[in-house]
Amino acid sequence: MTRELLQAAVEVEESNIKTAAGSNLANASIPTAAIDNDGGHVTHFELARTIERVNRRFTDLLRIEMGKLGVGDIGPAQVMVLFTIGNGDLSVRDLLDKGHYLGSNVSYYLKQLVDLGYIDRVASQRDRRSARISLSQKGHDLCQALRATDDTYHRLLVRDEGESRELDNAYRLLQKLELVWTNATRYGA
Amino acid sequence: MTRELLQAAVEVEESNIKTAAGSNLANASIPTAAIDNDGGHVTHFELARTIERVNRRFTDLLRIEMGKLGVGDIGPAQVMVLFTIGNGDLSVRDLLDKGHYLGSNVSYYLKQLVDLGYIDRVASQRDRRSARISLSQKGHDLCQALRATDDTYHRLLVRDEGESRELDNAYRLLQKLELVWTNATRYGA
DNA sequence: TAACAATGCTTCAAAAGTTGAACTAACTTA
DNA sequence: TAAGTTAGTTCAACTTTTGAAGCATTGTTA
Repeated sequence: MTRELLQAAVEVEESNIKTAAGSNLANASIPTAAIDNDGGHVTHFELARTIERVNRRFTDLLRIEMGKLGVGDIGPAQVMVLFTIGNGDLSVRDLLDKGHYLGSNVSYYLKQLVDLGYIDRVASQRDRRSARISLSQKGHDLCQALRATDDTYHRLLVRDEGESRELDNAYRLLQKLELVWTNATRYGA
Repeated sequence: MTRELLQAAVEVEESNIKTAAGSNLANASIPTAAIDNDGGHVTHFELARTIERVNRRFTDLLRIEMGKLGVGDIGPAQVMVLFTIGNGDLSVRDLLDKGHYLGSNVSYYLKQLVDLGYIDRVASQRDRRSARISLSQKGHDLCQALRATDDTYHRLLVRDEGESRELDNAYRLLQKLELVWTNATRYGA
């Protein structure tokens, strides 16, 4: 039931985006945020704004799903760290690079996550300064549970090969964007 | 000169993404974060992680640009509010919808932005509870200055019609994503 | 038209997330 | 072995976000 509702909303919105004129007659369920770019060319800031909004929404969603799973000891940001670790067995540095985090930031999260038993931290053999970080069983379980809920939305977004390709394209573009912005901050604008 | 550097970096990375194998031999300037998805299918969480990273990078960049312009009285988040207002003349509610903000959050920012003279707030005639919000000259100037710096990056990302189309597609997909996630939070997962 | 509900927005206090500077410990090199 | 480098941590300050409660104005209804 919920599924159908969501599905319907997506359909509606798609046509709305395509026609672009967006006469949102008496349809309160459609966020005005989405109907904005009228076929013209997307500017950099529009893109950034959209990314910010989408990110906010995802965080909200994550918070809700976590609530349902009864996870109250950590926040969405920490969960994102867990996902960044994934199945890997990383050093802190690797983790920093993988998530573009700040050192002290990750240190802070790591401490909590280790204390709460979501990740295992083992000092490296060859270099005792360095730590090997990986998900504990508890961490894996949480990620697994969240991934499961998330598949639902995935199927709403990607319904055929075409949409899958679109998604891949968007993903690649975001990576390019990340790169451009990373280099810009690094080598000065 | 800086321009060339950035450009080169993008070229390098593009081939890297395409070959996907990503043998990052002795090229320290390439963030490992970007070389991740090996041609397989993008999961929802990968996408979310990327969006989070990209958002972080943009915020960093914005902070730097603001520093250069000598803007020290407000932060990136406030600037995003300015951009959300844009050329509009909105009520607070409109602004909330446009940026998916929380009421108290916007109120908080608005207060600062009004105090510092970046925006004008006028009580509506017909409904004195409601406020009309718009950028002041100072606000417009700041946005203009930031947009100018930003055009540089835009040109790095979008170099021909094809890339422009890619960008539009990605933008549309992000909007779809926003909608799916918004509805998910709204109507329960 | 007086009472009450709804709306539009603000305030406040607390929590969450982020940053930068200073620090410790372990390793490397001259 | 002294000086320098690297890996990671700690701490204190800051920004951003959240939720509950509040105020003024407008709409509604008895």
